[in-house]
Amino acid sequence: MEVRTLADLARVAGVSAGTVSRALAGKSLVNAETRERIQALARQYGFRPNQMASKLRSRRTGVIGVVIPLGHEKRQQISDPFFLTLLGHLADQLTEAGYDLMLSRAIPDGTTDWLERITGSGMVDGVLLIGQSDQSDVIDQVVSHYRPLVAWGNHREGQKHVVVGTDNELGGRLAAEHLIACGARRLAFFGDTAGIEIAMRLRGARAAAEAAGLHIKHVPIKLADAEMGPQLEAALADAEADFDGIVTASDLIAMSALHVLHESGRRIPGDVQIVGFDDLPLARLTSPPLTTVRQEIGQGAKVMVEKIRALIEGETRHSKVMPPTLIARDTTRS
Amino acid sequence: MEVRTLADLARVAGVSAGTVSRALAGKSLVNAETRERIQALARQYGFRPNQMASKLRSRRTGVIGVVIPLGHEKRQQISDPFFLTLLGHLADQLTEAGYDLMLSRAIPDGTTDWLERITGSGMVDGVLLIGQSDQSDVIDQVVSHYRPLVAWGNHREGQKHVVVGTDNELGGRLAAEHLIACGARRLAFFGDTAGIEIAMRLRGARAAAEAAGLHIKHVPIKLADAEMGPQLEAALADAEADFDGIVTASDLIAMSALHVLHESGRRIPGDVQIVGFDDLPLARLTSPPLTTVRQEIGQGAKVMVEKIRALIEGETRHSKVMPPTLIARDTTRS
DNA sequence: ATGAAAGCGCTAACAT
DNA sequence: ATGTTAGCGCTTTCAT
Repeated sequence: MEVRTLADLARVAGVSAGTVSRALAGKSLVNAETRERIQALARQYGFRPNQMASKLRSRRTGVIGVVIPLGHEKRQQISDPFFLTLLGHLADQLTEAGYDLMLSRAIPDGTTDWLERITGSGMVDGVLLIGQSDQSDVIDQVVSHYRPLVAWGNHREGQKHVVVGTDNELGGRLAAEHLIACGARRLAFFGDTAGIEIAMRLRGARAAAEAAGLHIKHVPIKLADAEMGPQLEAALADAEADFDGIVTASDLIAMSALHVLHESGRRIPGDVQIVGFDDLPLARLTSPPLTTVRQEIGQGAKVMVEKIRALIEGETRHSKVMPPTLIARDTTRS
Repeated sequence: MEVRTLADLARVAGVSAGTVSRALAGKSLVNAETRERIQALARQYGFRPNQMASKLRSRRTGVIGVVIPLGHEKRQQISDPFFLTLLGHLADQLTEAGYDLMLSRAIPDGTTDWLERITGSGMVDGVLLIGQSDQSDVIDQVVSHYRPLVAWGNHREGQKHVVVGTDNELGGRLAAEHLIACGARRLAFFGDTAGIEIAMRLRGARAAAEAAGLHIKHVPIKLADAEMGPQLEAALADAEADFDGIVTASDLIAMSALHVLHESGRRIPGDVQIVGFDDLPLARLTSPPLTTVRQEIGQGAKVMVEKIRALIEGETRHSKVMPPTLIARDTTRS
């Protein structure tokens, strides 16, 4: 006899479907003995309750949607290791909290559709956004009627949705100040500022430069990894581009830049100093080890999950901006 | 008036729920005009059919489960960038194929339970395993009654489940042969062989060494990234460990080893030559750029998705073993 | 081309 | 402590 449904198992056990449901859910109002018996039977027949039915009925899915907005950069592939690292940490935290994780790439289209397709599907209890791209307004619009949503990224004053992230402006400032303190004078910032996070880092770096009476040149590098090398080569080959200090928008860019600079025979940090952003585990493995601005990724993931759980429970939560720290390694002097 | 269900929208549109269902599904047997009207209405009210209900009724979920078995290494965090890279590619391919992706970490427990919890839940149409760890037998057992499952990893003769992966033994051999051809004589293999993939790489490397009348020392490095440095330092500080050629189980280990060797003042490839495994995008960015054995990750993801789709359709598929290629960069001579 | 009716497999409120 | 009943919101015959 095939046991595929609660009713089947109920028949085998000689009880009602309701009792089986309660027994399998480990509810207290069932006789301990019958509960054991039913659970044993379930194991024996390899029976597991159909989740779709359960979720439909109980109106909670136990699933959190994790969305990566591919935003401004039309890249197919999820490339930046930062996002993948954050994803890894989120997976850990969500698993620990008993949630399943449904991953979606999304390509923003100017409307709220890319997001509402997920929030409105009844498939998830809440949504975590890995990065806001340039969609802060769209997200604000969506949270006006869909509360359980938390984004990683930059916090902007007056923003409606809950954000967890780093103080990017401060991070940019720390990077530039460190470079200046280490003697750099001809500064550059490498990174595409279409995403708000990067734009704020540039702003911070620029502020630091101006405070020191210096100029910082913005070189927008698109993140399509294969083509990143050529872009950097072009930027660095430029005759006027005789930088001696580079702030980068990410460790990934910093690593690429390091590579290109090495190839062109420049010494680091002797000729050029460079500061990354993120402090990925890999940052300490470059040679020389990368000076970088650390974002607390693991901690951030933890906070995001705590907040989404609270929001799902109907509580209120606010954004959290975490201070970055400058990790001085060996791509800068001193 | 709130429109939350098909029935609501049906009332607004003055038709029956059945018609709305057909219209929204774009079925042909509904008058083109009413279809448009209903779709417009749905947009206007921001209505989206509840997926749980839809899936329950139609008995297909449109979701593929992607499982990372944390296997032999009890690590909490999904650490190796190789897995995250593969995951990124799978996300792309699945999205393209119209599937959602449900991500689960799983900690094998000696039974089939960790896997059947997912296959048996009715939540996914099929399962993709990112790595087999040491669970090949367990997986075989599960596919005896659950067909739509494809794993990334090493293929073993007589194995029941469909696997896509690299010829690891050949990869290991290529690495060692290259090292020997470049003049290395005191060989080591860095990596933990609890996972079958790594064990096969070691076997290949060993075969190449023996064919050349050489010995290769196996140094099992656990992948807990923070502690990887100390392990490597210990291994390399060992007085007898005067290696001049190292085959590593992954680019990640290679990068760490590179770092430690640099720190201890050894020249690469002058004093020690080293070969990675994977050819992650990052491999070309190390200094010197890493010689490594390339696995076709993007291609592999594509194949995995093709196979899982076919299996879901009830077709038959077999394993695919892809040949690795040695990418000679600058951590080896010549 | 559309409507009516019957579930998909489960949970929870209400009885007992 | 257990059984009975009534849906969750949708899709899909079966009629018309």
